[in-house]
Amino acid sequence: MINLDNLSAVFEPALIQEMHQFGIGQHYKEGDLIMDYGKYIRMMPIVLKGTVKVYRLDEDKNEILLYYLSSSESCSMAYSCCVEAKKSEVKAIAEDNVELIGIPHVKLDEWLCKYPSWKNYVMRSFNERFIELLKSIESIAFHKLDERLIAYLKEKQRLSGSSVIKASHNTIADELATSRVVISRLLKQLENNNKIILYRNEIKLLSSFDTPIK
Amino acid sequence: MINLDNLSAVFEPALIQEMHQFGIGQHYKEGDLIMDYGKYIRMMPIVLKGTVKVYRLDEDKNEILLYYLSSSESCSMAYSCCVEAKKSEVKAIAEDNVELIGIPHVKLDEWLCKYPSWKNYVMRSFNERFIELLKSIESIAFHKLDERLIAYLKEKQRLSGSSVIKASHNTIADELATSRVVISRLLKQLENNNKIILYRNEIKLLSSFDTPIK
DNA sequence: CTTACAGTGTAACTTATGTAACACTTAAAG
DNA sequence: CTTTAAGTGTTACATAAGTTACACTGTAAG
Repeated sequence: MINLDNLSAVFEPALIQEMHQFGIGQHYKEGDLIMDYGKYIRMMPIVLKGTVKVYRLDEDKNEILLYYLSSSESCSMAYSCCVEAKKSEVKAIAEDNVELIGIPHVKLDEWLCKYPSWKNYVMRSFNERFIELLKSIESIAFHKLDERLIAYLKEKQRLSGSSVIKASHNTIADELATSRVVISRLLKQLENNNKIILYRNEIKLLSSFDTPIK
Repeated sequence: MINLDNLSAVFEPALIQEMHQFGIGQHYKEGDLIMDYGKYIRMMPIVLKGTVKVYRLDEDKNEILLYYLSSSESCSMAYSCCVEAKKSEVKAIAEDNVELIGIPHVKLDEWLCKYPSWKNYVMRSFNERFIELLKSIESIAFHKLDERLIAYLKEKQRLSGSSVIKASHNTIADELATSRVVISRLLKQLENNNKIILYRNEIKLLSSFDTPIK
């Protein structure tokens, strides 16, 4: 049975009950493709455990990381797609082991009127996703790559709870939509400034990493 | 009385009736500030006439154009802000003379359950705004300024229905979050390639503007 | 052990964009 | 008419980022 303890603070008991009844539990391993560009979305996912990366792809196969979803968060783009029976505009990949519950689209509407906590959750999700996208735009439009890289590493640190980031330069380059050489260059700069130490497939953030002195 | 003819194809008569009763009509002139960053949002606006520009501002007062709203469209960010009683993350300015109807936030919820057409409209709006933001991200992250400028001019052309764009280089630079010199440079290139003709405060798009040959 | 490959370091170069400076023109305001 | 400000054209230069190329090092597979 699915463990919905994370959600019991958010939703009323009767709704949790219904979620147990109608929700579909799903498990993904690190790197698994949860949702792909162009696929129809039939249920709205709520993350119970782990972290999900959400990407945008353009016509030329360029891709860029939009945001992360972690526990009790949900991709509200899925919601509106679902209700409208639209294809997905994004791709989602499991960052680590991920557990999520899928809410069938028939229930989405029903609950909206039936459970105030559901309506509030959905609206809060919409708002949070909008803000994440705006932050993305801000970051790409106004911040240089070095700042974006630092923000990226900090976000990884926050989500994993560890100061050792496991990622190749190539992966980072893809997620920030740039090239490997550029990332290597910037990381080396950070290492020379004693902000980080580089290993193969690993980046260790030093205590001086947090100090904003550039 | 407010003219809701534009909306009668979208909403059922009973809802139009309620809109007349509870909606608040508003008029703005070109350049008027409709919504500012940090202000509380108390009603959800639906554009009836004219075009609204929606901007994002960051901490350092940099701003960038996110998208346009035209007839019968709505900023769904306002919706979720409204329901959640959050402050606005964006700024909205009238591109020309704008007529809009504001729906008080108490009605938003009520109608969601009462009128299917309202729920569908709201969901469609959410989806459209998400897609606009994704297009923005795509544009900024993957396209060079010259392409973005061309897309910008085409959008202006589409919205105004005229091949003569009224805008100073400065304004364009602000909306694309770059500097005037750069825009002047790129526009001059386009003129040299016989794509456009430049006048003071006006840009005339020639027929060859549409041909994709760069 | 040997081979193949992914990951990394680094140099040299190109290009897009940002920035500062200045001249000139047109429109608006006095 | 004179003055001022806004809009534009253009040059010269600085810098961030993209690109190509190649060497080197671990790691995994055979």
